[in-house]
Amino acid sequence: MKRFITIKDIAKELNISVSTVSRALRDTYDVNKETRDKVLEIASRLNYKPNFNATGLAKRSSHNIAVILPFITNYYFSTVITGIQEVAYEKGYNIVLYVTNDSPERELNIINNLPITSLDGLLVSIASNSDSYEHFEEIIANETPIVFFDRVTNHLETSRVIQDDYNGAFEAVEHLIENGYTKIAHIAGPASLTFTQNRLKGYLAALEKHHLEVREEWIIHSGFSQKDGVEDASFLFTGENRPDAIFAVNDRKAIGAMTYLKSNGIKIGQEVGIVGFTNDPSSEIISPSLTTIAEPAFEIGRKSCELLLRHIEKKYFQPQEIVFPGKLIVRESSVKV
Amino acid sequence: MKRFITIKDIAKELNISVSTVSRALRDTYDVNKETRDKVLEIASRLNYKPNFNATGLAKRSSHNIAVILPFITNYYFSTVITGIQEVAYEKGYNIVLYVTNDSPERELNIINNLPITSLDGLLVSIASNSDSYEHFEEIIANETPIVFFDRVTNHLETSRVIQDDYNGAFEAVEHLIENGYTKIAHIAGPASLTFTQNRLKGYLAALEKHHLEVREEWIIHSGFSQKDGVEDASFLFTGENRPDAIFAVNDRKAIGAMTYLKSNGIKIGQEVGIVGFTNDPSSEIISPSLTTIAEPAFEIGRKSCELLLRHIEKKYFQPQEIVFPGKLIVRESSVKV
DNA sequence: GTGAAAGCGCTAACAC
DNA sequence: GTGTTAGCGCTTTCAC
Repeated sequence: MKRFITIKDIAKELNISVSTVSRALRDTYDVNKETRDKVLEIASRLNYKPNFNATGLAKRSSHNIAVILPFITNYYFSTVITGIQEVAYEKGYNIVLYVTNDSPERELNIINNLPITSLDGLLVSIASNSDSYEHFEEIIANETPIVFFDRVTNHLETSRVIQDDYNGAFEAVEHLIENGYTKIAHIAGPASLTFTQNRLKGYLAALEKHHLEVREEWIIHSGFSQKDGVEDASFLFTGENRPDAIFAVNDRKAIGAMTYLKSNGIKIGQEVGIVGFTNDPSSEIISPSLTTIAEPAFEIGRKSCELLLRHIEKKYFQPQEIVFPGKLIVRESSVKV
Repeated sequence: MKRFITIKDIAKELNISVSTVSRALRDTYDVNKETRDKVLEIASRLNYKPNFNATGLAKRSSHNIAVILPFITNYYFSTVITGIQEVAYEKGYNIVLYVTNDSPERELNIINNLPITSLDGLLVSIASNSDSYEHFEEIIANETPIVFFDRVTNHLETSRVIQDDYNGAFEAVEHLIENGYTKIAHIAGPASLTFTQNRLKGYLAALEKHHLEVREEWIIHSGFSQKDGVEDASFLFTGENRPDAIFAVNDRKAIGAMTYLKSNGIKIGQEVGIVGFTNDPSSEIISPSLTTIAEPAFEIGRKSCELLLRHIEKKYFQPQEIVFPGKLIVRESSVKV
């Protein structure tokens, strides 16, 4: 069984008590500089590593935070995590990662089996179609703070960090209108997610502002994948009354729609305008390049983590909602040449 | 300060000793079925959550494994992590995530500050240009097993999991040759990484087999980014003696090269053949689509984690090297129409 | 089959 | 400024 150097070893070496060693190591004020220096010297010579299980037990806190999200294999989420990791690392916190695969059952299971006693807080982006929040309520009741990001819920009194989905969508659609498109469809995400709803609202508001008709059959709710984009586009472009533009809830769906249109000989930009959401690197790679709303994913990660640490460190810190603006990036897919 | 239900609470409730509760909870053989059932019932009724800091302290083990890698914002690594996470989750282990940003200094810093006493093992993919391995040796000396994946080192006696870089590269280059390209350049990664070296060797072997000349100036070592791909291509295509094909160390660089060629009016496939490595989703999105060697990233993640758990659970498990074959995926970028 | 007690490594009163 | 001691929640001998 492996054994590491403990403060007891240091104490014995120096013939002082463990509490002094403990104090010296944590740089508490009331310890003689000389003894502290000696302790520090021995500690590094012996290559002392603190045992965080013990610290956690004694202080009833670890320096761990859980990050729970649907996927990590896409640009947005992987960038958010990088942001989270960045501030966690600076502040000496560890990230414990859980991925739900966007399944509510797995999310529930993860939450119920969380090593909650060794977690100082949670950062979560909920799964689609998860309509119950009791499992989160229970966590909160145990005084473990949660900060939601991106896929948030309004049912819970917690901090949340999101991009401005409503205005981003509004701007995207208005951009299409200004470029001469009038029959604009929206291929949306699962109806249950707040951010899908907000993007839909932004879409509707832009249509309304410009007195364009809203057609039920031009609003399609499905999943977030490229394949969903293909299917949604195929649905839109097989019947009568075809749209002349598509606002997609994200870039992957937009790209799916584009591949469908391209393989059916429909000229993107010229005949049908497309705007996505995210600014996934693929949106620049595809041709024609894809107009999109850029999300500050890295900043969202950073901010979420900062907020969570604030909650962890200050018990009565008031929940906040932070909204980051998106940014329209005009490329080829939304302009008639 | 938050407080959870402990085994003491359960013991008191049932008027039995904590040790019995502990045994019942862990389903140890020598406990009466009746009492065990009662314990289990109360535990779930009181919503008991084990304190892993305490378990870890007592058993000198946590159920945490650290994953240390350069980035998570690309297809390959994010998919590997998903695979790791998959088996870790099945087996009840937590993933503690560290990202080095491919900086050797940060890698060193992370390793030196690891909560090593509460880590059962490490899964690592090393940073480019990290030429010292002492920090890993120290970990291993402390009997904490490490499994390397993708970016591995041969200097250490540990298990490792990689794709077949040599044969993948060989196949890629041979495919170009079979399609009529004869002046094949290689835009490589940092020379210090083993897998870069292996792909280079595969490239050279294929040239040799087909009696094609090796030109020093057609082999460029730089970074892994799309931008590096652009620069490398611009270098290759500004002098005299331009190649008629490029084998790129990964898809991102291949894509960078393609954007350079496209914006310079050079016809990909027809005039210059390109093959990448990874099978990043972007390789299908770009047009012309990119021929590449697919890597089983998810499987590599799964296998690495399985191996690590084996090492954790069986102290004398012999280090293994697992090599996964790649698979040539022929698309448009490497065929003359 | 069950209980008492010691101990994992550290922190935090409380003394002095 | 430093030492003594109890205790964090759990596991594990060792008795019985």
